[in-house]
Amino acid sequence: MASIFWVEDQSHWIKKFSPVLEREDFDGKPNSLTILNFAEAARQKIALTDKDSPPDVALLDARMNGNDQAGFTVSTALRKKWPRLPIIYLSEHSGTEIEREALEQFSAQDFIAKHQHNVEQVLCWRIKAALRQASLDTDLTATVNVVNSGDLTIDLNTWNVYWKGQRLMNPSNARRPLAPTPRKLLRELVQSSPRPLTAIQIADRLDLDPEKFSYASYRQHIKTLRRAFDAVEDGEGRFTELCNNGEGIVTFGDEGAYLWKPPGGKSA
Amino acid sequence: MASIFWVEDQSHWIKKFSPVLEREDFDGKPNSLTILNFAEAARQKIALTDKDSPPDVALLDARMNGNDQAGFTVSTALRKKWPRLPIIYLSEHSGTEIEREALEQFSAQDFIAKHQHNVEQVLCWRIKAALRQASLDTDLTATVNVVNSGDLTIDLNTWNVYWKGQRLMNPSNARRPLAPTPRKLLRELVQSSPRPLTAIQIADRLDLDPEKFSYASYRQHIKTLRRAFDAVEDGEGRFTELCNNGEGIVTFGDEGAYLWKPPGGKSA
DNA sequence: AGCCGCTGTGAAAAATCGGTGAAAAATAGA
DNA sequence: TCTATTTTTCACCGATTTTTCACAGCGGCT
Repeated sequence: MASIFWVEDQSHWIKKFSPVLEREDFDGKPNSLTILNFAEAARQKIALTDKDSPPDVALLDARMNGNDQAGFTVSTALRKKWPRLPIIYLSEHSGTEIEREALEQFSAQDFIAKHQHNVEQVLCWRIKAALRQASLDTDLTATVNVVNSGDLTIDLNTWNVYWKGQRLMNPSNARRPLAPTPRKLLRELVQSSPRPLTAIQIADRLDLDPEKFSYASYRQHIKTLRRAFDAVEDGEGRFTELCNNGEGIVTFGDEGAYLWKPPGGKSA
Repeated sequence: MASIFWVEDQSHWIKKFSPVLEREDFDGKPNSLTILNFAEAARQKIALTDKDSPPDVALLDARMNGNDQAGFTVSTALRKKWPRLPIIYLSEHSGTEIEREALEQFSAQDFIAKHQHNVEQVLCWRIKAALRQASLDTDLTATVNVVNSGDLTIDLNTWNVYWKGQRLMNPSNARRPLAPTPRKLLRELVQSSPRPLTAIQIADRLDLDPEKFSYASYRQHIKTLRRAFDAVEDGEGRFTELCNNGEGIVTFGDEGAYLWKPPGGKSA
């Protein structure tokens, strides 16, 4: 939900823009629009709003009720509370001293002339641009890629695979990680669950030479995977047993296909 | 010094704006203005420019020489090399599909209509706003020009690399500094930790010819780095040993990727 | 029972990977 | 231009991964 904080004293602009702003899809969710008619009302609203739930973007008119500075006082209040909030000016006075002040003095993110062709659209485009810019700032570090299925977690960054919180290791050497091919294979199985995959389909997805990747190899990798799971299940062949009962990594009828069926889901 | 990268095919606009852009005080120092007349020339210029000395801001015209996409191809090239470079469009077609594309598809920082009152001034104000925004972003990430990871410090000004306070030297000659490529490579590894990097990814990030930078070279540079660390660890092969135990610079058994894992984290 | 085809298995062969030194090629500096 | 340095290539080795092979168990079918 994009929340927009808008201060505008002239009702005809409100009539013109509010339907567009409410309807426009900024982030896939419906928007919340807060409209204030006076600078003073805006400042009160700011004071009353929780510091931890700032609006996503603010729209201000620089000149309101005959006062050139009205918008700027609101800007100052906004900046004081939420220094990183993008502020966009909507004004009838582009190319003037007001625009200069907004951009230079008051660190406006943007300044939009109300009198221009297709303003409503332009406004939406520029709000989107401001939102994107703001998210860039915060996202910098983020982006964690994970594939998840029940007790199984595949970290696509480090390629570690976890089962019930423990790391799946190479069954032929418990100090080494799971080998690349079994790992990728598991990922494909999990991702295409509940659809089974034949050897040919796997070869295709992993970009392996279809001539080389035989059904026998596939079986071998499946064995490796089951043993890796077994190793985590401390005991002996617990996971393999599970597979025989139709959960985990199970065969699927013809053409030598296998299928990932998240265990415990149904028979728990 | 604000360096401006400007692509414009019509000389009357160049005549109109260049004096203003040269004279305007963006950051207290004289500006450097690079003007290209064609998209192709611009792409060449980009390719030839050092990745570590990007321009401060780019000005593009979306439509050049009758081609609506010309500016966008330049934009793509710029973004690929310098993802955080602010790009401002200067266009005769505001409020149109071109503006939408620029702002939404091509992540333009701003879009300025050439035909408006007081354009030269508006342009300067908005460049300043873009520069301010960009500096905000960088302040956020790397306050100082130092990359840090545990006992490792990379000073991006002098390009010195320190490990446990000692400077990493060239293993083939202890009186010389670490060679450029291993140094940059280390930086990329540290920055993208805990994500492994394949040879191709490294080539891409360091802007090397992907044809030339083979996995064999990558291995060689890794060797150089490990030895550089070893040299600091006074003794013999201490760091290399660490790597074998899964810390420091470790392989990542797939597609010849390596990964920086800050040592000492667990087994300290 | 006897004969399939399908899976699971261990062991061994084959291919690949990662580390290495040495040398060739490219690049930078004087 | 010539030299010093960096970067890439090459050939080799041991370790690891992947594939192949041969066989066993388990139904279903005639």
